[in-house]
Amino acid sequence: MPNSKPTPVTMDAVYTAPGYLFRRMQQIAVALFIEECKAFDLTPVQYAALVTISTHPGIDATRLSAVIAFDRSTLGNVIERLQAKDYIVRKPAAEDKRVKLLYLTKAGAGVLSEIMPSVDKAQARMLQPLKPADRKTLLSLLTQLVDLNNEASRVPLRAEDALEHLGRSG
Amino acid sequence: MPNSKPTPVTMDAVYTAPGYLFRRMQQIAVALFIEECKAFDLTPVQYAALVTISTHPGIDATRLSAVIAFDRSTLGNVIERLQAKDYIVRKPAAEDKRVKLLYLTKAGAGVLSEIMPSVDKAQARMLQPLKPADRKTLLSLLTQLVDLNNEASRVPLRAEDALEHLGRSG
DNA sequence: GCCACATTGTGAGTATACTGTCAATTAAAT
DNA sequence: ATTTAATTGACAGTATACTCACAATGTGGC
Repeated sequence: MPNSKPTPVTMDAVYTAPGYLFRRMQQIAVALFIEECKAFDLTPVQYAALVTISTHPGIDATRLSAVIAFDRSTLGNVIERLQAKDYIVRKPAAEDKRVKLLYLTKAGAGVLSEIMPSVDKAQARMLQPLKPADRKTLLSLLTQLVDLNNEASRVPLRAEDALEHLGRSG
Repeated sequence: MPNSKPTPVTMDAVYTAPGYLFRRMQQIAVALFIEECKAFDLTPVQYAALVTISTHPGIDATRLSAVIAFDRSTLGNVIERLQAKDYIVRKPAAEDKRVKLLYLTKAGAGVLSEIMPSVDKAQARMLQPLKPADRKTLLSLLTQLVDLNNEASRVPLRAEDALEHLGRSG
Protein backbone atom coordinates (compact mmCIF):
# COMPACT_ATOMS: atom_id res chain seq x y z
CA MET A 1 0.00 0.00 0.00
CA PRO A 2 1.21 3.49 -0.74
CA ASN A 3 2.07 5.89 2.02
CA SER A 4 -1.13 7.91 2.09
CA LYS A 5 -0.05 10.18 4.93
CA PRO A 6 -0.69 13.71 3.63
CA THR A 7 2.23 16.12 3.67
CA PRO A 8 1.56 18.60 6.47
CA VAL A 9 1.05 22.13 5.15
CA THR A 10 3.41 24.68 6.63
CA MET A 11 3.82 28.41 6.09
CA ASP A 12 6.85 27.58 3.97
CA ALA A 13 4.34 26.88 1.22
CA VAL A 14 3.88 30.66 1.26
CA TYR A 15 7.06 32.23 2.62
CA THR A 16 9.54 30.43 0.36
CA ALA A 17 7.48 30.71 -2.82
CA PRO A 18 9.15 33.09 -5.29
CA GLY A 19 5.74 34.41 -6.25
CA TYR A 20 5.07 35.47 -2.68
CA LEU A 21 8.48 37.13 -2.41
CA PHE A 22 7.94 39.03 -5.66
CA ARG A 23 4.56 40.23 -4.40
CA ARG A 24 6.03 41.40 -1.11
CA MET A 25 8.91 43.13 -2.84
CA GLN A 26 6.54 44.86 -5.25
CA GLN A 27 4.46 46.15 -2.34
CA ILE A 28 7.61 47.40 -0.63
CA ALA A 29 8.79 49.05 -3.85
CA VAL A 30 5.49 50.90 -4.27
CA ALA A 31 5.46 51.96 -0.62
CA LEU A 32 8.98 53.40 -0.90
CA PHE A 33 8.13 55.15 -4.17
CA ILE A 34 5.02 56.76 -2.70
CA GLU A 35 6.92 57.79 0.42
CA GLU A 36 9.83 59.38 -1.43
CA CYS A 37 7.59 61.02 -4.02
CA LYS A 38 4.73 62.13 -1.81
CA ALA A 39 5.47 65.75 -2.74
CA PHE A 40 4.42 64.84 -6.29
CA ASP A 41 1.02 63.50 -7.17
CA LEU A 42 2.39 60.60 -9.24
CA THR A 43 2.20 56.83 -8.83
CA PRO A 44 4.90 54.45 -10.10
CA VAL A 45 2.76 53.49 -13.08
CA GLN A 46 1.96 57.10 -13.91
CA TYR A 47 5.67 57.90 -13.69
CA ALA A 48 6.57 55.11 -16.11
CA ALA A 49 3.89 56.28 -18.53
CA LEU A 50 5.11 59.87 -18.30
CA VAL A 51 8.72 58.88 -18.97
CA THR A 52 7.64 56.86 -21.99
CA ILE A 53 5.51 59.62 -23.44
CA SER A 54 8.45 61.95 -22.89
CA THR A 55 10.83 59.72 -24.83
CA HIS A 56 8.17 58.80 -27.43
CA PRO A 57 6.18 61.97 -28.09
CA GLY A 58 3.10 61.19 -30.16
CA ILE A 59 2.92 57.54 -29.10
CA ASP A 60 -0.56 56.03 -28.87
CA ALA A 61 -2.04 54.11 -25.95
CA THR A 62 -1.62 50.66 -27.46
CA ARG A 63 2.05 51.19 -28.27
CA LEU A 64 2.62 52.78 -24.87
CA SER A 65 1.22 49.67 -23.21
CA ALA A 66 3.61 47.51 -25.24
CA VAL A 67 6.66 49.62 -24.42
CA ILE A 68 6.14 49.45 -20.65
CA ALA A 69 4.32 46.09 -20.64
CA PHE A 70 1.23 47.39 -18.88
CA ASP A 71 -2.25 46.18 -19.66
CA ARG A 72 -4.02 48.20 -22.32
CA SER A 73 -7.26 48.52 -20.37
CA THR A 74 -5.43 49.60 -17.23
CA LEU A 75 -3.46 52.14 -19.17
CA GLY A 76 -6.66 53.78 -20.37
CA ASN A 77 -7.43 54.84 -16.81
CA VAL A 78 -3.83 55.86 -16.16
CA ILE A 79 -3.91 58.12 -19.21
CA GLU A 80 -7.18 59.64 -18.08
CA ARG A 81 -5.66 60.52 -14.71
CA LEU A 82 -2.53 61.99 -16.27
CA GLN A 83 -4.75 64.04 -18.55
CA ALA A 84 -6.91 65.19 -15.63
CA LYS A 85 -3.74 66.42 -13.92
CA ASP A 86 -2.79 68.29 -17.09
CA TYR A 87 0.44 66.36 -17.48
CA ILE A 88 -0.40 65.05 -20.95
CA VAL A 89 -2.68 65.87 -23.87
CA ARG A 90 -4.37 63.57 -26.36
CA LYS A 91 -4.58 64.60 -29.99
CA PRO A 92 -6.41 62.66 -32.69
CA ALA A 93 -4.10 61.28 -35.38
CA ALA A 94 -4.55 62.62 -38.90
CA GLU A 95 -3.87 59.36 -40.75
CA ASP A 96 -5.80 57.02 -38.45
CA LYS A 97 -9.10 58.17 -37.02
CA ARG A 98 -8.96 55.50 -34.29
CA VAL A 99 -5.77 56.47 -32.49
CA LYS A 100 -5.15 59.34 -30.10
CA LEU A 101 -1.57 60.53 -29.85
CA LEU A 102 -0.06 61.33 -26.49
CA TYR A 103 2.12 64.33 -25.71
CA LEU A 104 3.60 65.77 -22.52
CA THR A 105 2.39 69.20 -21.47
CA LYS A 106 4.77 71.77 -20.03
CA ALA A 107 3.50 70.82 -16.58
CA GLY A 108 4.12 67.16 -17.38
CA ALA A 109 7.68 67.82 -18.50
CA GLY A 110 8.19 69.93 -15.38
CA VAL A 111 6.95 67.37 -12.89
CA LEU A 112 8.97 64.67 -14.65
CA SER A 113 12.27 66.50 -14.30
CA GLU A 114 11.44 67.49 -10.74
CA ILE A 115 10.44 64.04 -9.56
CA MET A 116 13.50 62.27 -10.97
CA PRO A 117 15.77 62.69 -7.90
CA SER A 118 13.05 61.37 -5.59
CA VAL A 119 12.44 58.39 -7.86
CA ASP A 120 16.15 57.62 -7.86
CA LYS A 121 16.21 57.84 -4.08
CA ALA A 122 13.29 55.43 -3.81
CA GLN A 123 14.90 52.98 -6.22
CA ALA A 124 18.15 53.13 -4.27
CA ARG A 125 16.39 52.58 -0.95
CA MET A 126 14.85 49.33 -2.17
CA LEU A 127 18.25 47.71 -2.59
CA GLN A 128 20.00 49.63 0.20
CA PRO A 129 19.84 46.78 2.74
CA LEU A 130 21.98 44.60 0.49
CA LYS A 131 25.73 44.83 0.06
CA PRO A 132 26.68 46.69 -3.14
CA ALA A 133 27.91 43.51 -4.81
CA ASP A 134 24.66 41.74 -3.93
CA ARG A 135 22.64 44.64 -5.33
CA LYS A 136 24.38 44.22 -8.66
CA THR A 137 23.85 40.47 -8.62
CA LEU A 138 20.16 40.74 -7.76
CA LEU A 139 19.53 43.41 -10.37
CA SER A 140 21.32 41.37 -13.00
CA LEU A 141 19.42 38.17 -12.22
CA LEU A 142 16.13 40.03 -12.01
CA THR A 143 16.71 41.71 -15.35
CA GLN A 144 17.54 38.36 -16.95
CA LEU A 145 14.52 36.68 -15.39
CA VAL A 146 12.07 39.35 -16.50
CA ASP A 147 13.52 39.22 -19.99
CA LEU A 148 13.51 35.43 -20.24
CA ASN A 149 9.96 35.24 -18.85
CA ASN A 150 8.73 38.01 -21.10
CA GLU A 151 6.37 35.84 -23.12
CA ALA A 152 4.88 34.34 -19.96
CA SER A 153 3.44 37.69 -18.95
CA ARG A 154 0.01 38.67 -20.17
CA VAL A 155 1.36 41.83 -21.75
CA PRO A 156 4.84 41.01 -23.06
CA LEU A 157 7.17 43.92 -23.44
CA ARG A 158 7.72 44.93 -27.06
CA ALA A 159 10.85 47.02 -27.33
CA GLU A 160 10.80 50.45 -28.88
CA ASP A 161 12.62 49.28 -32.01
CA ALA A 162 10.07 46.59 -32.73
CA LEU A 163 7.32 49.16 -32.49
CA GLU A 164 8.69 51.29 -35.32
CA HIS A 165 7.90 48.43 -37.67
CA LEU A 166 4.70 47.39 -35.95
CA GLY A 167 3.40 50.89 -36.47
CA ARG A 168 3.12 50.48 -40.23
CA SER A 169 3.51 46.91 -41.39
CA GLY A 170 2.45 44.64 -38.56
CA MET B 1 28.00 79.42 -15.25
CA PRO B 2 26.82 75.94 -14.35
CA ASN B 3 26.11 73.40 -17.02
CA SER B 4 22.35 73.78 -17.21
CA LYS B 5 21.90 71.21 -19.95
CA PRO B 6 19.13 68.91 -18.69
CA THR B 7 19.92 65.20 -18.58
CA PRO B 8 17.99 63.60 -21.43
CA VAL B 9 15.35 61.20 -20.21
CA THR B 10 15.70 57.69 -21.60
CA MET B 11 13.72 54.52 -21.11
CA ASP B 12 16.49 53.36 -18.80
CA ALA B 13 14.76 55.51 -16.19
CA VAL B 14 12.09 52.80 -16.33
CA TYR B 15 13.74 49.60 -17.54
CA THR B 16 16.64 49.55 -15.08
CA ALA B 17 14.64 50.65 -12.04
CA PRO B 18 14.35 47.80 -9.53
CA GLY B 19 10.78 48.86 -8.80
CA TYR B 20 9.83 48.36 -12.44
CA LEU B 21 11.51 44.96 -12.53
CA PHE B 22 9.71 43.86 -9.36
CA ARG B 23 6.40 44.95 -10.86
CA ARG B 24 7.04 43.06 -14.07
CA MET B 25 8.14 39.97 -12.20
CA GLN B 26 5.07 40.09 -9.99
CA GLN B 27 2.83 40.28 -13.04
CA ILE B 28 4.65 37.34 -14.58
CA ALA B 29 4.36 35.39 -11.33
CA VAL B 30 0.61 35.95 -11.16
CA ALA B 31 0.17 35.05 -14.83
CA LEU B 32 2.04 31.77 -14.34
CA PHE B 33 0.09 30.95 -11.18
CA ILE B 34 -3.25 31.56 -12.88
CA GLU B 35 -2.18 29.53 -15.89
CA GLU B 36 -0.99 26.52 -13.90
CA CYS B 37 -3.92 26.65 -11.49
CA LYS B 38 -6.72 27.47 -13.90
CA ALA B 39 -8.41 24.18 -13.00
CA PHE B 40 -8.91 25.62 -9.52
CA ASP B 41 -10.81 28.78 -8.81
CA LEU B 42 -8.08 30.28 -6.60
CA THR B 43 -5.90 33.37 -6.94
CA PRO B 44 -2.40 33.62 -5.45
CA VAL B 45 -3.68 35.75 -2.59
CA GLN B 46 -6.57 33.40 -1.90
CA TYR B 47 -4.13 30.50 -1.91
CA ALA B 48 -1.88 32.22 0.64
CA ALA B 49 -4.86 32.98 2.85
CA LEU B 50 -6.08 29.40 2.61
CA VAL B 51 -2.65 27.99 3.54
CA THR B 52 -2.47 30.31 6.53
CA ILE B 53 -5.94 29.46 7.78
CA SER B 54 -4.99 25.81 7.37
CA THR B 55 -1.88 26.17 9.51
CA HIS B 56 -3.58 28.56 11.95
CA PRO B 57 -7.12 27.29 12.44
CA GLY B 58 -9.20 29.85 14.31
CA ILE B 59 -7.04 32.80 13.31
CA ASP B 60 -8.85 36.12 12.91
CA ALA B 61 -8.65 38.48 9.93
CA THR B 62 -6.31 41.00 11.54
CA ARG B 63 -3.80 38.36 12.55
CA LEU B 64 -4.10 36.67 9.18
CA SER B 65 -3.21 39.95 7.49
CA ALA B 66 -0.12 40.25 9.71
CA VAL B 67 1.05 36.69 9.04
CA ILE B 68 0.97 37.05 5.26
CA ALA B 69 1.60 40.81 5.20
CA PHE B 70 -1.54 41.65 3.25
CA ASP B 71 -3.60 44.75 3.83
CA ARG B 72 -6.42 44.29 6.34
CA SER B 73 -9.05 45.94 4.17
CA THR B 74 -8.03 43.93 1.13
CA LEU B 75 -8.16 40.75 3.13
CA GLY B 76 -11.77 41.45 4.08
CA ASN B 77 -12.78 41.01 0.46
CA VAL B 78 -10.52 37.99 0.00
CA ILE B 79 -12.16 36.31 2.99
CA GLU B 80 -15.60 37.09 1.64
CA ARG B 81 -14.76 35.41 -1.64
CA LEU B 82 -13.28 32.36 0.06
CA GLN B 83 -16.41 32.13 2.16
CA ALA B 84 -18.63 32.50 -0.91
CA LYS B 85 -16.78 29.55 -2.46
CA ASP B 86 -17.38 27.56 0.74
CA TYR B 87 -13.66 27.10 1.37
CA ILE B 88 -13.75 28.72 4.81
CA VAL B 89 -16.22 29.54 7.57
CA ARG B 90 -16.31 32.43 10.00
CA LYS B 91 -17.32 31.83 13.59
CA PRO B 92 -17.73 34.54 16.21
CA ALA B 93 -15.24 34.28 19.07
CA ALA B 94 -16.63 33.58 22.52
CA GLU B 95 -14.22 35.84 24.44
CA ASP B 96 -14.20 38.81 22.08
CA LYS B 97 -17.41 39.83 20.38
CA ARG B 98 -15.48 41.83 17.75
CA VAL B 99 -13.45 39.06 16.18
CA LYS B 100 -14.55 36.38 13.77
CA LEU B 101 -12.46 33.22 13.73
CA LEU B 102 -11.54 31.58 10.44
CA TYR B 103 -11.62 27.85 9.73
CA LEU B 104 -11.15 25.74 6.62
CA THR B 105 -14.13 23.76 5.41
CA LYS B 106 -13.74 20.25 4.07
CA ALA B 107 -13.95 21.69 0.57
CA GLY B 108 -11.27 24.22 1.48
CA ALA B 109 -8.93 21.54 2.81
CA GLY B 110 -9.63 19.50 -0.30
CA VAL B 111 -8.88 22.23 -2.81
CA LEU B 112 -5.75 23.16 -0.88
CA SER B 113 -4.24 19.69 -1.05
CA GLU B 114 -5.28 19.32 -4.67
CA ILE B 115 -3.87 22.64 -5.85
CA MET B 116 -0.45 22.20 -4.21
CA PRO B 117 1.27 20.40 -7.14
CA SER B 118 0.08 23.07 -9.59
CA VAL B 119 1.28 25.84 -7.30
CA ASP B 120 4.67 24.18 -7.04
CA LYS B 121 4.82 23.89 -10.82
CA ALA B 122 4.00 27.59 -11.22
CA GLN B 123 6.64 28.59 -8.67
CA ALA B 124 9.23 26.44 -10.41
CA ARG B 125 8.38 27.88 -13.83
CA MET B 126 9.07 31.42 -12.63
CA LEU B 127 12.73 30.63 -11.97
CA GLN B 128 13.11 27.98 -14.68
CA PRO B 129 14.89 30.28 -17.18
CA LEU B 130 17.78 30.74 -14.74
CA LYS B 131 20.57 28.27 -14.09
CA PRO B 132 19.97 26.28 -10.86
CA ALA B 133 22.79 28.09 -9.07
CA ASP B 134 21.36 31.46 -10.10
CA ARG B 135 17.91 30.44 -8.89
CA LYS B 136 19.33 29.77 -5.44
CA THR B 137 21.21 33.06 -5.45
CA LEU B 138 18.18 35.08 -6.54
CA LEU B 139 15.89 33.41 -4.03
CA SER B 140 18.39 33.99 -1.24
CA LEU B 141 18.91 37.66 -2.08
CA LEU B 142 15.18 38.20 -2.53
CA THR B 143 14.40 36.59 0.81
CA GLN B 144 17.00 38.76 2.51
CA LEU B 145 15.74 41.90 0.81
CA VAL B 146 12.11 41.31 1.71
CA ASP B 147 13.11 40.61 5.29
CA LEU B 148 15.40 43.62 5.61
CA ASN B 149 12.82 45.91 4.01
CA ASN B 150 10.00 44.51 6.11
CA GLU B 151 9.33 47.72 8.02
CA ALA B 152 9.28 49.75 4.80
CA SER B 153 6.16 47.95 3.64
CA ARG B 154 2.78 49.30 4.60
CA VAL B 155 1.80 46.04 6.22
CA PRO B 156 4.96 44.59 7.76
CA LEU B 157 5.00 40.86 8.24
CA ARG B 158 4.58 39.80 11.85
CA ALA B 159 5.74 36.24 12.25
CA GLU B 160 3.52 33.57 13.71
CA ASP B 161 5.47 33.45 16.97
CA ALA B 162 5.07 37.15 17.60
CA LEU B 163 1.35 36.78 17.13
CA GLU B 164 0.93 34.32 19.96
CA HIS B 165 1.92 37.08 22.34
CA LEU B 166 0.11 39.81 20.47
CA GLY B 167 -3.07 37.80 20.79
CA ARG B 168 -3.25 38.27 24.55
CA SER B 169 -1.00 41.01 25.84
CA GLY B 170 -0.60 43.55 23.10
C1' DG C 1 -16.66 52.23 37.81
C1' DC C 2 -15.65 55.61 34.35
C1' DC C 3 -13.12 57.60 30.64
C1' DA C 4 -9.58 57.77 27.19
C1' DC C 5 -7.51 54.80 24.12
C1' DA C 6 -6.79 50.81 21.20
C1' DT C 7 -8.59 47.06 18.41
C1' DT C 8 -11.80 44.59 15.08
C1' DG C 9 -14.30 44.40 11.25
C1' DT C 10 -16.39 47.04 7.76
C1' DG C 11 -17.32 50.56 4.35
C1' DA C 12 -16.21 54.28 0.95
C1' DG C 13 -12.91 55.97 -2.23
C1' DT C 14 -8.79 55.60 -5.41
C1' DA C 15 -5.42 53.05 -8.32
C1' DT C 16 -3.57 49.17 -10.51
C1' DA C 17 -4.29 44.71 -13.35
C1' DC C 18 -6.67 41.60 -15.60
C1' DT C 19 -10.98 39.44 -18.37
C1' DG C 20 -14.23 40.10 -21.61
C1' DT C 21 -16.89 42.66 -25.20
C1' DC C 22 -18.04 46.32 -28.38
C1' DA C 23 -18.27 49.98 -32.21
C1' DA C 24 -15.55 52.39 -35.25
C1' DT C 25 -12.07 52.11 -38.30
C1' DT C 26 -8.41 50.27 -41.04
C1' DA C 27 -5.99 46.68 -43.53
C1' DA C 28 -5.86 42.33 -46.02
C1' DA C 29 -7.85 38.70 -48.96
C1' DT C 30 -9.84 37.55 -52.96
C1' DA D 1 -14.50 46.42 -54.63
C1' DT D 2 -16.53 43.88 -51.22
C1' DT D 3 -16.17 40.76 -47.64
C1' DT D 4 -13.12 39.50 -43.87
C1' DA D 5 -9.41 40.40 -40.39
C1' DA D 6 -7.25 42.99 -37.32
C1' DT D 7 -6.67 47.13 -34.66
C1' DT D 8 -7.96 51.00 -31.49
C1' DG D 9 -10.00 52.90 -27.70
C1' DA D 10 -13.70 52.32 -24.65
C1' DC D 11 -16.55 49.99 -21.27
C1' DA D 12 -18.21 46.45 -17.81
C1' DG D 13 -16.83 43.20 -14.50
C1' DT D 14 -13.60 40.97 -11.05
C1' DA D 15 -9.56 41.00 -7.85
C1' DT D 16 -5.86 42.98 -5.46
C1' DA D 17 -3.88 47.00 -2.57
C1' DC D 18 -3.99 50.98 -0.37
C1' DT D 19 -6.29 55.34 2.19
C1' DC D 20 -9.27 57.13 5.72
C1' DA D 21 -13.19 56.80 8.63
C1' DC D 22 -16.58 54.67 11.67
C1' DA D 23 -19.30 51.80 15.09
C1' DA D 24 -18.90 48.21 18.22
C1' DT D 25 -16.18 46.41 21.49
C1' DG D 26 -12.36 45.72 24.67
C1' DT D 27 -8.64 47.53 27.89
C1' DG D 28 -5.97 50.45 30.89
C1' DG D 29 -5.47 54.64 33.89
C1' DC D 30 -7.32 56.54 37.63
